[in-house]
Amino acid sequence: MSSETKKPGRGRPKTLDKAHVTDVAMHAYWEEGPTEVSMNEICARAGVSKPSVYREFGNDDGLAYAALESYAASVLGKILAIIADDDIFPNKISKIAYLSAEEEVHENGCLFVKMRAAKAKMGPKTKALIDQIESMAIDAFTGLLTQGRATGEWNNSISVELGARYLHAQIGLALDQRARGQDPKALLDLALSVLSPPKA
Amino acid sequence: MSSETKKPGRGRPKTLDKAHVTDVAMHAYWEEGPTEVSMNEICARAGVSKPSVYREFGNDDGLAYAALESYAASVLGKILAIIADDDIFPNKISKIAYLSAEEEVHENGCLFVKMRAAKAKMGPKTKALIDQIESMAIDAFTGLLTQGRATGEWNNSISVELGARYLHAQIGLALDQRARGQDPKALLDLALSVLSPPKA
DNA sequence: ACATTTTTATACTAACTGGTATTTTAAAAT
DNA sequence: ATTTTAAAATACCAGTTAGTATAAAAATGT
Repeated sequence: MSSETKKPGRGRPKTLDKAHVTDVAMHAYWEEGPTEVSMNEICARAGVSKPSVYREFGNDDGLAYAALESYAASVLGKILAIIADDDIFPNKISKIAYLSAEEEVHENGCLFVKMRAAKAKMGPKTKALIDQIESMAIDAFTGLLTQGRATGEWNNSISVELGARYLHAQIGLALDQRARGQDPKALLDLALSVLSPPKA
Repeated sequence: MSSETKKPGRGRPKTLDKAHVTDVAMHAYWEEGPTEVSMNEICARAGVSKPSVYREFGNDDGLAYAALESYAASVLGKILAIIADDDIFPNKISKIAYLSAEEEVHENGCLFVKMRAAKAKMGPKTKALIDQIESMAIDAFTGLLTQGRATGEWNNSISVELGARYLHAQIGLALDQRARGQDPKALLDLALSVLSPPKA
């Protein structure tokens, strides 16, 4: 909606590519851990000066916020797309499980899960965004299960609210395990089996 | 086995209480996170000088190692005691779940889980101890499930190896949730329900 | 040409980190 | 009493962190 482009005014033209810096930061935090990479390091890797980064992002909190925001847009977008997809309920669950447990994009885990784990060290803006993404994810899973219940595809004794929290927790666990170099597939399948309706 | 007491020789008598320092470090790491408390801070809180701590523990790795070792001895001991207990299989599972999900001793989570999450920032000795405790835990759960299978109390299609890893992962998840201020009880119950034998 | 505006690059700060060299102190052995 | 041993306290070190003051550069407006 809002454009980043500001009609090029008087001063020296800007060479700093904000999206590029955000991307460098996002990948650094994602692959190496959000507390493992300093501002100095990000600036060096992005090939930009430190004052430029501070002008654009304010402080480390602002940069972490931008990185997480950018991450969430793409990853949460994929989950929402699966939910909105026209497919049967169990396939949607499988697709979400596959996305987190097997897709190579999550080979090193999930930036959100890592930032949540390091929440104590994050700044206030980033903390708030973590909470916001958390509830958006829960909402997404709640929507999925509400769908399933409405269509009768998900009929068991588990409440939608508990199911959504469970799904969220198990996917987070799988992503955490991937970050530790484990293969979470079998464990996640087992965990999600409790959401399956009885064989009836 | 080995005694820490060394016949008091010639020099100035030692006033530093190694067990006390270890305890201060353990609780600091446990409650605030192993990367949140510096050596300076530990020394100040324990009321001892920095060189004394470095003489006793070598470096930060040594102190973290001692803290985790002390923690594991007490907590893993409890789990092993439950397993060795004379009780029926499902009760043992319940007791272990209760220990991690409800006992107030784990109100702030589990030092092992937190150190494992911060493994990248730990020194080599502590890293090795984390791995060692991890496999000891898996072994303990494997033993429990092997028991259950042998007595026929745990008869389902899940392999002992997968079940042990699952139990370990779910308990770790519950402890992680507690560290984040959540109540994991309902989620853990749901997760562990897949280990229950069919109603038959 | 020259002033103005904005961004860039360099160099710096203050606080904190893990770790240590040095001096002081307290005991035992002679 | 004096020497010896070991521990303790103080003060220090080099490196890193987030963040910034200052100056140089590159554009536009007049």
